[in-house]
Amino acid sequence: MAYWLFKSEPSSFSLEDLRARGGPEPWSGVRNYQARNFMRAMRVGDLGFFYHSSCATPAVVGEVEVVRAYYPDATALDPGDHHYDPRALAHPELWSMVDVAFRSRYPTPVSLSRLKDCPPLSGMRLLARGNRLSILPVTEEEWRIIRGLAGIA
DNA sequence: GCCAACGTTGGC
DNA sequence: GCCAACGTTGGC
Repeated sequence: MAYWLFKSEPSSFSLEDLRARGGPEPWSGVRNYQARNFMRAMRVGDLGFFYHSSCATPAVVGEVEVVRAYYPDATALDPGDHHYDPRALAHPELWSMVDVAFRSRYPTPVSLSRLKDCPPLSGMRLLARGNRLSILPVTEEEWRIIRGLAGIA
């Protein structure tokens, strides 16, 4: 069992949006090799934080669960899709996605500033200088600490 | 809107 | 293989 962080701008896709879908959703559109490789390392049953970025209060807002291992990202083959990548026509396996399901929404989200103020989290990849990856690994200790900050037992 | 940081591209 | 230019991300 491993832990991850899924980053999304709530103005385009929020945790509420995921919950409203009522079922698992593909995490599509990732076009970064490092983030893609993290998705390829995910196993069914892995858990993830849902993080809202580029918004008034960037924060970990809840949790999701990986319910399907990686498979080709079909949006790369759709010329009408914002994340269309013609290179995928010759290499359909180029980009991957996993399916995630809503798990919980924290009554009190854990804001980025709170994460920064927590010394034991100083090594978090999310807090690393210039971090831009939309998918990040989270250690078990980080998982436990952040859930504690969220007030989850 | 600003700007620093980063990944990718493409000329050479 | 180098590196400048470019587009994107994301906090502020």
